[in-house]
Amino acid sequence: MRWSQSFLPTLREDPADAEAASHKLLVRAGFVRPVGAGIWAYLPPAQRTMNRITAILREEMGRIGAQEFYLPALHPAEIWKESGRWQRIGADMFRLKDRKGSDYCLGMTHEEVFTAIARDGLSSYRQLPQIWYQIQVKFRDEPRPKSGVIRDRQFTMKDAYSFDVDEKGLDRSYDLHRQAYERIFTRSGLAFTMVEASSGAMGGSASAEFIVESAAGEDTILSCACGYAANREKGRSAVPPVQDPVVKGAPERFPTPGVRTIEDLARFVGGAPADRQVKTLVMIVESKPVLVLLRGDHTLEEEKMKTALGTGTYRPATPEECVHALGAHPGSLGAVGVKGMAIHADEALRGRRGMATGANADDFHLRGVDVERDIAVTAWADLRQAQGGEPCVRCGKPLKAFKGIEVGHIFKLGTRYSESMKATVTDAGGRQIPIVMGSYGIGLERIMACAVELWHDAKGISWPASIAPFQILVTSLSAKDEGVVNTSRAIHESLLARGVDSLWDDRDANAGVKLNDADLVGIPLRITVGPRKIKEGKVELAVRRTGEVREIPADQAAEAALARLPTLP
RNA sequence: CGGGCCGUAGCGCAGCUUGGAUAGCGCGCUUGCUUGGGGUGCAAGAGGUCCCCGGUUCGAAUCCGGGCGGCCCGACCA
Repeated sequence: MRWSQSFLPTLREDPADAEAASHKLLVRAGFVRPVGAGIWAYLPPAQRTMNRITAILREEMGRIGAQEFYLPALHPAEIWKESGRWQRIGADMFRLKDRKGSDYCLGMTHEEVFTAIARDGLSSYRQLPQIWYQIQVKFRDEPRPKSGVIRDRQFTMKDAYSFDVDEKGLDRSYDLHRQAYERIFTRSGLAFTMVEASSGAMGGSASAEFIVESAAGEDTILSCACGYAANREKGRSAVPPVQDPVVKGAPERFPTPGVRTIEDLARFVGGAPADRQVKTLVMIVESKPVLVLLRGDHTLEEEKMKTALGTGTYRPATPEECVHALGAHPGSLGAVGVKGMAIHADEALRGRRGMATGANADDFHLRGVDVERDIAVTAWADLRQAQGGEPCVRCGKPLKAFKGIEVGHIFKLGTRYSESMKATVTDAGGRQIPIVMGSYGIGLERIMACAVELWHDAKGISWPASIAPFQILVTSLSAKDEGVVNTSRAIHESLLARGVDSLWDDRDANAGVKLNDADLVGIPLRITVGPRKIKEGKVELAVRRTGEVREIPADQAAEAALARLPTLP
């Protein structure tokens, strides 16, 4: 491809509204353009990269025996009503009506359609296992699209579904996907962490996310050198024991004028350090107050609380509701002596004594509280949010906390869809059994964006060789010098003849412009043909990622570049 | 959904507070010359529903009301 004939609209300046590096650079380097909020056009270079990602996906899915489908994006509401998700999923789904007024939606995923096909097409255990997948567009009406292509409303997903006779089969299919995913992301040039995740609304027994570390990420991950890694919503850490003073007798009530926060009480003479306080939160669940207790210096993890409460429908109580429930305003609340109210306590409070907490009277606190003796805890649970730097639960070393982007997710679904949609097979004993399913997704645009997040510098993108839009860029520093033009053309054509994706920058532009564009677009290998060196019959071979530059005879350039390709990062 | 901000040429912005005549600037684009190893220089040009609708006014990019679109933070999130 000749640059002069290509649509490769690079921009000199960053788009004003971009924040994430991948957002800025993919726009500037001419890969993508916004069409609407969370709706993107992929220009030719992006399409090339997407195609290369697709090729990797097909190879690796094929390797685990998966078969490719292509399903519709437009779904009749009926199948989503069968699975129950028509009701359960809220505004995240695009819904529409046809001319007759029937309900449809644009697919967010394809459990329903694949399960419907499995129901009609699979009837015997002897047909299992099956792994089916597709690479297809997905729609999600994100409340807040952001970060360019990382979080958009229309995106491309490789979604796969496994169908097995039993849990053991599912374990095998799940493991195959885990291996395939590791190969896919590694081949795509991504460094990733696999973390255990909550199965969320999907149900099912196990799930894992593949996370790429990035400042533009939306998830916080806790990981340890020993291999432990978890999403912060689920992550745990070891809490070093706190030495409590020996206190005899009942809790003592004492005046604490003006004390409203944990820090206030920690500073207050006669108070207690944060790790010897009990923090009392009041939540309203089904219009009833529920108490949630944490150590003073700990933070609530709402995902864990949802599990503990058994519902995601709750809200913090208003100050008035606190007064009504406990007789004091926030800042003086406590659970000592509270009866007839659900009290959820964090595990870190177990066995603690001599603690300080609110006395349920404004400007009064209690000290000498023995949590298990003085508080009628109705349920103990892990409720606290683990923090970076705290000791790993497995090995005790400090946990690392980092932001990451989810590029893939694998789920053990079990029979959630097959039961609701009646997808069964006959087992060896002649009984109808629900198919045991798994589902596995990868966001293609996220692979592209993560590669940019991971591999860029001040000058631009530095694509992993495996997913670069072109493999080699031949830059003519002059469009007038015949030696330069002829040599460039010869090298470019020789590369094409050898099946290499070569881009020839033949534009009649200033050398600086072309070199800067080269660095911006980020093709991994560049052959630079300039009027000075060409007089000695030489050209340059430059590696974008490392900055390494080598002079080579022009007539050996194609050969040398070809040899260098497989060694690129 | 809560909070903040923004819509003026392809991109990035100024002008708006205090209404006024051909709406500016940089980049990009076109033509010619120049330069040719890191966004070269000179000259001439093209390009605008100032987001939309309504109002105030002799007069609106500017003031007022409504709407639409977009961004950022948070909430949310297979």
